[in-house]
Amino acid sequence: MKRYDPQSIEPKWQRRWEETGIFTAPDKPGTKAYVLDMFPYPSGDGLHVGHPRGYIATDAYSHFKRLTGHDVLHPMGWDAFGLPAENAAIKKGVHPAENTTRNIENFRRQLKSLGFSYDWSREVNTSDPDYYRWTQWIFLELFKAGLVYRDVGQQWWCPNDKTVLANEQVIDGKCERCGAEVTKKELTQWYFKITAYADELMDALDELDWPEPIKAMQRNWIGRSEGAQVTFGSDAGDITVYTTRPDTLFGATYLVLAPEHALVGKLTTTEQATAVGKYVEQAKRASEIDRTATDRKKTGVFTGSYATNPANNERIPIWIADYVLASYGTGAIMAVPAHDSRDREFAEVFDLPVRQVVMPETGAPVDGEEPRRSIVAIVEHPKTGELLTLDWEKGGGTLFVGGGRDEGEDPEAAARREVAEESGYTNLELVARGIQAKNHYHTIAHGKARCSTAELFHFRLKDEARDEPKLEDHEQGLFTVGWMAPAEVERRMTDPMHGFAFRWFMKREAFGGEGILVNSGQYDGLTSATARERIIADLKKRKVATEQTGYKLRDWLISRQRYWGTPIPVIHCKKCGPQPVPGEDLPVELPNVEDYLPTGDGRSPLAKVESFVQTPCPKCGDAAERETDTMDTFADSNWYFLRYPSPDKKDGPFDPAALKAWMPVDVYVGGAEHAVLHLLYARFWTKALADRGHLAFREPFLSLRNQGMILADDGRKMSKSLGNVINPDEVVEGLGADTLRIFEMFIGPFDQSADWSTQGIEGSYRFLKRVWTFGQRLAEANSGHTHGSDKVSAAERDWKRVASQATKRVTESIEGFRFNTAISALMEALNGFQSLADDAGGVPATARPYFERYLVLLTPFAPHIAEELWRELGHEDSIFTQDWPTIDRAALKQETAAIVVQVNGKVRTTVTLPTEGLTEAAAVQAAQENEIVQKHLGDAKPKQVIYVPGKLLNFVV
RNA sequence: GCCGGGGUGGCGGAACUGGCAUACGCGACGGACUCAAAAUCCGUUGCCCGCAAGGGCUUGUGGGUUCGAAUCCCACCCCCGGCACCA
Repeated sequence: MKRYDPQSIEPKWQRRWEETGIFTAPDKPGTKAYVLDMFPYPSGDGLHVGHPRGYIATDAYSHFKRLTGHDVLHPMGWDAFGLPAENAAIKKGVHPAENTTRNIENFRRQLKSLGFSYDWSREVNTSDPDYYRWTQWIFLELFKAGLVYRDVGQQWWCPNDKTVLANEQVIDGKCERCGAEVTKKELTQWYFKITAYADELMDALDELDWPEPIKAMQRNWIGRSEGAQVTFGSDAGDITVYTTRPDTLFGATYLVLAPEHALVGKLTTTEQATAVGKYVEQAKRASEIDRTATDRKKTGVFTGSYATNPANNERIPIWIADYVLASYGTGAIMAVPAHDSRDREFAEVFDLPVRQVVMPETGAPVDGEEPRRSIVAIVEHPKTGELLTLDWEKGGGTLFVGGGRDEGEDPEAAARREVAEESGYTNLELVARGIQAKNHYHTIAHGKARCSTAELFHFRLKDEARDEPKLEDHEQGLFTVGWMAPAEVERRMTDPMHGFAFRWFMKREAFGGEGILVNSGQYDGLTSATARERIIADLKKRKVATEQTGYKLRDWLISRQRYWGTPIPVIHCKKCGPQPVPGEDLPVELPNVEDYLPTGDGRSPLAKVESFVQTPCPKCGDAAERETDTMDTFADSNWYFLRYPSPDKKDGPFDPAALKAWMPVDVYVGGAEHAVLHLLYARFWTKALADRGHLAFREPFLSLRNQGMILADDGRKMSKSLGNVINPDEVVEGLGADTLRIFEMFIGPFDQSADWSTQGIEGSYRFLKRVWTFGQRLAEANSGHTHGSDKVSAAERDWKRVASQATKRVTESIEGFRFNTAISALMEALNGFQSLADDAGGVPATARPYFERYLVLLTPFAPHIAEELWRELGHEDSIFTQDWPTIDRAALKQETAAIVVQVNGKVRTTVTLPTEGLTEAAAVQAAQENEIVQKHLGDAKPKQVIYVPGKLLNFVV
């Protein structure tokens, strides 16, 4: 018997497959499947074992699709331009072009050693002029569509990489690439107007088969909010604020402007000038990180001026505070401390008034419920800080003092009366009042549906003077009165209204939810939603408000002052302004220069290349200068998937027929780290190109799957500096590509991160060795047996059942991207085959058709061993010419069914009965005859018998 | 804080739509082969009580619905990821 020797069979088949070109995608597919990996940036370090996890999955998926009759486009390419490539080259002292070429060769070699079925004839490289020519072409298309513009502004600047960064590339105030703290720099830069597509980018997400976290991240990033701009009058002129909660307008007790707001100077009174000046100066100096730290205490300063609330003509103070951002909305807000947590925090610090205008409504309204007025009183102990609580015996939980309020009774008097009646305490000091809440509930005492509108009170005990409590009859013995620490109260509080009182008075939280308006004049009693509409409508009539949608999304800044990127195809003419390079002059080639180091003066190294810069204006012909900035790398990766269907197209970026044949991408696989950058930009370009008439679809990736990271065996990220990197080359040399592929699919759920395990991969190797041995034994049984007869022996039926079971489970697992369960199904099937072989005293020749079916199931994951064993079994053709086995439902049937017998829901035993003609009556009879069942049933006659056909029987006694 | 995902043996994890929890693999223990080791093969392996037969407990915690809950509902705790004074 031959030994399993992956080192010899794997390269052999890789060569054969390449020679025969069996994985080449046709130009005119039948039923197509476009299975795409996020193409890598070819780093000098090569692959570590974490990288191929996604590639292994797409490769398995591609094979599965091919074997199920699809034409598959499964391409690979290189995201070769960009900062990391350039930085690596600088560090090594090798020109980026040369370094990149070398890295690509290494990557390609590594990928090929894993036996992937890429169609290498369609390889793309973003740093190739034949490619970036079309990146420039698309830039010009967007330019023509008015989606590209230039603007001066403060830009994020990475002092280490010496280039500007997009908002998305700044993480916690640091450069995403190198981790250096970013600063701001004023520059004129190019932008893509992605905000023009904000709504579509947001709405179309609903239809995509993408992981929920990724969709959530994109929604969050776009950050759409419906609201209104409202104008407040002031001595220094109108102040417009943006709010999403116009229903809380009556609760606005002050305005806040960002320190950078244009009106700050005008609004500041002479008395406040020094304080304001100092604050504004301070805000300017504070770094962005300090300013946006949320755990920081609120700071601010009063301007001395007042504004008029257009809703109620109230005069309210105008403050300046850095918690308001100049860059969002209008740079000014109306502060509603009762209903916004940040405003409430600020109001607590500066002792500004807090006015409730929305009361929470909890519980569900019921027809015929009894309306009621009531009170809730929190009584605080002055020494211990504990709160007076009523602990209700029967499921009432812990409550504060609460009770009804008589017709015409003053709420505060009612509250004091209830405290005295229920606890006996009489000497209370009022801390706060004037807060309301509404609750629909069922009374514990009489079980009636009630709707209670409560006034909430916060008292402090003045002394311990105490009368005898005067409980009503129905309250007797139902609760105990006591003192409880606030933290304990919070944990045990179950009633929503009492909980609200606690959060409002004790935790000093704002109520940010929706509810019913109070303290809002004519709008009292309306719901938040209705009030919003009415208030806006009324203010619109008076021309002091307009509806406004806000977005967090900003336009995409694409200029980079670096060498290694796609040159921006624009010529600056003194007379004609910036002119697009005419299409026939593309590509604007990146000159091959010696000095490509970033300059740090805000200009790209290309500015030093006279021959590149000097060029005539395409419009007037006068001497002009080329744009010297290059494009952000994300521009390159924005459309590469459009190039694969027609990679050699000379007169355009893509061939419409090829796109029609292959696009959109059916399955796209990559890391979750591209949730907002690449995936959002690529969607944007697709939509923009569709609007220019170039594409017939508006979403590039119908279905997206994320692979989880593979961590080192210590649970940390693999990194060179930690010395815990596992190189796939070593694994391939030692155990083989098939073992690596099997292990990475088996290691855990595909989208979750997993720890590498040297012992774990041994298990995968052992599995393949057992497959090998089984195949060899079968080959030795040397049978001419083919499965053609209708008569299947009893033993054969078992073989068939195992194969069918595996087919079902592997098929369903692959379809659901649950590769770990696909592998375990393959392992179980092999175990099943083996025990059948043990029963038969060796691998019988009759096993052949079933094992061959099994090999096809194994092919997507371990193609080399499957192909080799296929050959060993005497086949001349490739296993890839086979059809995926169909799921044979009939063959799945067992001849006997083990029925679980429960007594009162507890499993007691199983009874085994023939499946054929199995009825409930037969099952019940068999169970009742069973000794163990009899023991547990005793003499009792079952009240009820639950029967789940063929599975379970439950006697309820 | 907000949004999203999750919590199951010693470990990675499985369990379709509520129906035998712990599949598959790793590890551990015992055995066969061997002078010995490796490799391979066979067996055991959730926890507790018990010599055993057997019994009890168990899917983060507490409660609920159900004949029956890892799965559904309510409340809470913890972990991971993203966003974060975005009004």
